[in-house]
Amino acid sequence: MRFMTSLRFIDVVAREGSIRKAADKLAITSTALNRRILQIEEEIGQPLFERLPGGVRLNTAGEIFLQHIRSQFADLARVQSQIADLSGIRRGHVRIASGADALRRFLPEAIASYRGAHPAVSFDLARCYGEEAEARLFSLDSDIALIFAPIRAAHVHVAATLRQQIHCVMPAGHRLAGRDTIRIRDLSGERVVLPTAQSGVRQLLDTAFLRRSVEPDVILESDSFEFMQNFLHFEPAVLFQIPIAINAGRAVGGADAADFDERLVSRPVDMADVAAGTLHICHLKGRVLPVAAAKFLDDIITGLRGRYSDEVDQ
Amino acid sequence: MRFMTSLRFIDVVAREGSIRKAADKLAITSTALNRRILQIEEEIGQPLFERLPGGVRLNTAGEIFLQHIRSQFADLARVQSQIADLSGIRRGHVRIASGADALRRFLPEAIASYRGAHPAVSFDLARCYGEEAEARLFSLDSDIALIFAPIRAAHVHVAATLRQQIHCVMPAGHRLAGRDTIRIRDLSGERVVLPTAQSGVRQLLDTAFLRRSVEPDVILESDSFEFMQNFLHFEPAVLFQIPIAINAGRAVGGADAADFDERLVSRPVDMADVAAGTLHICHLKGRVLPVAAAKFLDDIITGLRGRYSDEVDQ
DNA sequence: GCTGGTGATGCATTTTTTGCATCAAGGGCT
DNA sequence: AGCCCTTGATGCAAAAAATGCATCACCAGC
Repeated sequence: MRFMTSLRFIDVVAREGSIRKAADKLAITSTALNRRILQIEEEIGQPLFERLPGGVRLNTAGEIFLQHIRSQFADLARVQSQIADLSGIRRGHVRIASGADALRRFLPEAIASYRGAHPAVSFDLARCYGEEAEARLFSLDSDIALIFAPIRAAHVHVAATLRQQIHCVMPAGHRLAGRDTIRIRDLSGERVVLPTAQSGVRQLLDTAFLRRSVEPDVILESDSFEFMQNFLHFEPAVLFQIPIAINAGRAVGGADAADFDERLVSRPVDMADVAAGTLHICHLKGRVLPVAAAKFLDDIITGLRGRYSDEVDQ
Repeated sequence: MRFMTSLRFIDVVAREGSIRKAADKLAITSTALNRRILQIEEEIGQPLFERLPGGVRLNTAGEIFLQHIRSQFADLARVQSQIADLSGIRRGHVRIASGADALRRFLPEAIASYRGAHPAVSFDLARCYGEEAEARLFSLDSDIALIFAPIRAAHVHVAATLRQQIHCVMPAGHRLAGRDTIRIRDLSGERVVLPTAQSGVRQLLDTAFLRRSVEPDVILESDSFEFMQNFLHFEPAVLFQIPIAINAGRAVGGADAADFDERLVSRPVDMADVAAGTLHICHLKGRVLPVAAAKFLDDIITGLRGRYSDEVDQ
């Protein structure tokens, strides 16, 4: 889009904090970039950047304008998607921000299934945690966010929620593997592997341990479920996940969980100890999503409703 | 705004229905304009116009895209207004669509008062009727509409309403001038002057005449209240208006109505005969208005609330 | 005071846009 | 049917705009 070039440049300069760095990234000279920015500032009638010795920074006017630029780009993407839809083929690009939970099993299957129906739609997945995901929605870097944590910002619209009970995952021979449900006090002194402090699972667990005054033996912390799960094959310990991270959408722990590691078992934590967390499926409030993103959002919500009928709301 | 030029061109071509006519209006050659349009169509990947022997017409994709363009312009105006506000002076441009009622007394006073506080804000007033006003909001040609008629479209947000009883205006010596209120049956065979069929006042009257089976002697129809009012000095008749069209905001018909023609009197129609109509003060749903427009909207609503406290809602 | 970074600016070059002349196509009119 | 007028599209040269190079001025940290 030729007519958007100058605006895209401003976005890059704002992100890089330096005209020269941005010029490198954009494969033009700093001269040309500098002049484009000066020209736009002149047209606006006010400077958009503060000139600092080490580069540039947006001033208040610049921040307002950048927000406008980003919303223009997002809206343009929506329009293009909508126009492409007219010719029958659905084109487009869907940008998702997701926590580590949903991107393990659920999203790969969901995206592959959607692409099966609409091969001209491409995806972009950014893995991030609650607050960051909300920020990505706001800066229009992502269209859809799947957040397993409370929603903080008012500008986020929650299209659906999925209640998920935390499960313990452990080797099949673990002493707790026989239980139907796990109580928090069972984990006292037990070797556990915890997700990173930013994750919603961890926050629920921390609360539960504190409330029950239980101190497990934390031998490992990681932000990678895959790593932690594989680790269990070498040292027996208890790891925590939510169902959606274990199986794409099927009931958890049963024999039908074919894609779940067979040498591991998963058991729910007793609801009396840890409240079920909530996976929020959201987008920016007031924004009209591109066709591709809107339909994908519909798809995953109906998909989840089919599998977890009771736990899906809104 | 240099970077919006091509987009503005598309808007003009769509309105003119011809590249050559649009080129004349834009003071460039049709060649240049034609190429700009071809270029954008290429970037979009699809034609936006159908080429007809007599000119061009938007196709579906073009309509979607044009709507996007207009919303970009409206949002840019909002951003500029907001940025200008940062430097203390409120700049901006407020575009109002209003029926003939509100533009007589109320709007001139309201706009003058607002400009007294913010001289850098300019105004644009388009006189139009209900449906047309709604269309102007939708095409983003107007920011605010004052409509004395029911709201039809779902995309219109009503910020406030003002109930207004229809009044009869007549020469001071008229045989009905002595009444406190006028009944519809009093008008049977009476010489009356009616507003144009599109106006909200007329629609209420038509209903009332029909329901009461009253047939007045319609000697004149016009869409200009000013003309009709002056006409009464030459031939006695009854004319219909709502209070806001008679006085800027004061109570109607009393001695305090200094700006109302002294040789005329106004008397309310009995509420049993004609229900009070509603003046809707609205803007496009989901749209963030420019600072200037938003504040002006606030001002007129609070202004009306101060004068017609009981009849203002929302 | 030196060094390494920043953004701004004058001038020549390249790229893009514009305008003129012209073409091809379709509808309305005689 | 045939003419006429208007429409959008296109080749080519001129005008305008954007770009790149070299350089300046500025500031922070050492």
